[in-house]
Amino acid sequence: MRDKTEQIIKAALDVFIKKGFQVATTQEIAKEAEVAEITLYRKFSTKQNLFITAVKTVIEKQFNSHVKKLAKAENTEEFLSGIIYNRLEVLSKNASLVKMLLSESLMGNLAEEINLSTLIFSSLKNGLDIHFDMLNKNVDTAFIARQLGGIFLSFIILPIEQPFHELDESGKEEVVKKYVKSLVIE
Amino acid sequence: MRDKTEQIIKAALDVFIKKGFQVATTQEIAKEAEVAEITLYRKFSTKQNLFITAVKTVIEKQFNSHVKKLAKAENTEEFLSGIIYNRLEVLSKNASLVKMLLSESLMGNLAEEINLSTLIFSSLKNGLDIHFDMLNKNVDTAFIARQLGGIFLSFIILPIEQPFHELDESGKEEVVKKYVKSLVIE
Amino acid sequence: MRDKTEQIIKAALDVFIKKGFQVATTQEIAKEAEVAEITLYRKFSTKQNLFITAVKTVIEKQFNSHVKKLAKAENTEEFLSGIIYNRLEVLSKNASLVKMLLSESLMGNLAEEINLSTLIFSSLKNGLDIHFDMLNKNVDTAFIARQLGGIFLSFIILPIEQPFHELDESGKEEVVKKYVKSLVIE
Amino acid sequence: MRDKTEQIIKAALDVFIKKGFQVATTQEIAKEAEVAEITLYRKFSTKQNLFITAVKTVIEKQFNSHVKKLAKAENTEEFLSGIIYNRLEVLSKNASLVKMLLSESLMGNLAEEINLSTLIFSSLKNGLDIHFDMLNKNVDTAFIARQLGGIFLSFIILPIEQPFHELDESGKEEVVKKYVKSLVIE
DNA sequence: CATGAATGAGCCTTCATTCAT
DNA sequence: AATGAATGAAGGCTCATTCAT
Repeated sequence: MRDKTEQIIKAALDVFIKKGFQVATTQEIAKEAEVAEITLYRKFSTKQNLFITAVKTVIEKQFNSHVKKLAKAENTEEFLSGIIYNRLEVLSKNASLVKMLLSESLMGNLAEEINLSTLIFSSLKNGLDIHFDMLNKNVDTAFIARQLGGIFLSFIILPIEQPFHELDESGKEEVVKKYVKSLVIE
Repeated sequence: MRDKTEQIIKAALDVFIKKGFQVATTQEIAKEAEVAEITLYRKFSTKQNLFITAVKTVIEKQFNSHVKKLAKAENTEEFLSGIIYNRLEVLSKNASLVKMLLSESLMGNLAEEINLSTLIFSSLKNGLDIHFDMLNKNVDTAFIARQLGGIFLSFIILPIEQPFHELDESGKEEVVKKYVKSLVIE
Repeated sequence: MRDKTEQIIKAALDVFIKKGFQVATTQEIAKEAEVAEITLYRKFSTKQNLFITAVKTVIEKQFNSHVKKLAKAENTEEFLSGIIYNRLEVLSKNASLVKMLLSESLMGNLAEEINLSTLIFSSLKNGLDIHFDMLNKNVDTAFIARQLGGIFLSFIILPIEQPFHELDESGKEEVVKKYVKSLVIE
Repeated sequence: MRDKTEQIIKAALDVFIKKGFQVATTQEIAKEAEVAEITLYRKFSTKQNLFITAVKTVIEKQFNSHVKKLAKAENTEEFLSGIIYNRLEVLSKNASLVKMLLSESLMGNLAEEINLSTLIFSSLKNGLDIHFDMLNKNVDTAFIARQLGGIFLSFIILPIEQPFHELDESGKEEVVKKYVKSLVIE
């Protein structure tokens, strides 16, 4: 049955997010999944692999970036608004997971394929390159990508009154507008 | 002897920075400090406490913020340049430690007193409040503090070609200028 | 199908010979036999039993002793040459299996029916008794059986330049002659 | 205290001899040594290493070969009697250990330094070479070493009525004499 | 003040075996 | 007859922490 596999992945995410990779134990995951510990191993062979599989599942489902699609907008401001809005929404909704991944990534425990900070930065840079190439504009995209990255990180890491995705629509728009204005594009 | 205590703190920092709190072992620290394991406990009673003590030592020595002093500058731009320059310099120089602390902080393993992200954010907000109060200007300091925080985080977390503190003077100034310009102060 | 059963026995022998009883796993055997693990159990009910069955199959096929037939030779020297030649040939050809069985036997893990050292010793003693009874000679057959056993064991266990069965005919005969000469029959 | 270390080694030998390396568990050893399991690991770092250390201890104490000393005897028969007598005595006294080592060795689980069969064979060959060199006799020492090896192995492996070391002095001498006579030295 | 020696608890992983299909 | 999926039990190994000296 697909069922148990999904139970395990779900439980694994729960526990990994709550405790991080090192501190989480396969025992706890198994218990939370209501499965014998060995079943984890029959299915995922190692804790490491279970972690990667579980995380990739979410990343692919949630973070599948629309940056490239947005990049085709002719209007730069619209494009940037789109990115900021969309990314803040996704990151904000998955805050716990993101924090955990960032945490592991900062200690160098993550393979490239699930290293969020790299993923985010390069997909941003990529989208920006596409956009400004299209417009034949010569812009320091690395710098803007860094600015955008900084904005996102500040929302994840710094103390915050209300998560972005819980703001009402006008609140969100106001925030986004403010940040778009701050991006330095000469 | 003051000596042993310092050896231990030094070794502890080394190991904690390299591995993070959870993964670091008192065994390794003791070995690196060339001290019996129990000596750690006689002096610091617990791993947790050794960690906090060691980290505080560095934070106090290195991060002792000049924000408040800078805040008294009459010229806002000068003030902000000062902050950015100074913080990027310090963070960049202590990148490994900062990454580790951020990592632990993201998993909620850090007491308030050494929680870097909180520390940074509030000291920034604080300085900004003082400055703009002095100028009798009504400004959304939380937003600016968040912007500044984002800038700093982007330098710590995102992939970077050359650490800030290794740039030459004109390089640093250029970066700082660009970021000051990006701060949205209506 | 007879087929699967044979596949399993073959694979089991392979794995048991390579790893010994304890270290071999039913998982590996099943994999090598290209069969589901449970099929082993349906057919042989336990690992132990699979082992015994597989080993017996080979022993019966390969080791079926001609000692008794040889024992009827009138000429003692010819008889002994026959035994030595034949046993060295068989043991040498099945060296891996023999080593494994001996290994298990030494730890007392083997039932009588597949305990090689006992099997060999008693069939030797038996043949010798028959032979010397026939000749009405009173000889210490236990001692000779032990001597013969020692010869065989030395070929299996001690480091050797070339296995007996790979020698050319004259080489083999020379070896056999030497050993026959060494047997103490007063 | 040297005490616990010795307790552990003793218990380890007990258990390893009774069960063999693979089947023996560190848990059982620890229990038998009345020591926490981790203490084994603090002292010997790994099961493997505990095994080697324990075995070496006995081998060095018990098997320390006098072959070389005996080799200097001018009389070949005396020399061979000496070897046979001495080795049968030692092997017989340590039968359990020897069986276990042989068992492991047959499955290729033993490092050179504790591989009994190799050890015995080469020390025999060595002694024989020294002896016959001294006498300026050209003899096939490899063959004799193999014969001797066979004798010893037959005593260890084949079923036996009374262990050599439990025979009375005249019984022992008779056995030894018979075997010496069987050695083929042209 | 400093330490060598010891541990209870727990982790990741594996194995022979069984059940429902 | 054959199997995919699951497990209780156990194994090697490690960790933060504590006595007795």
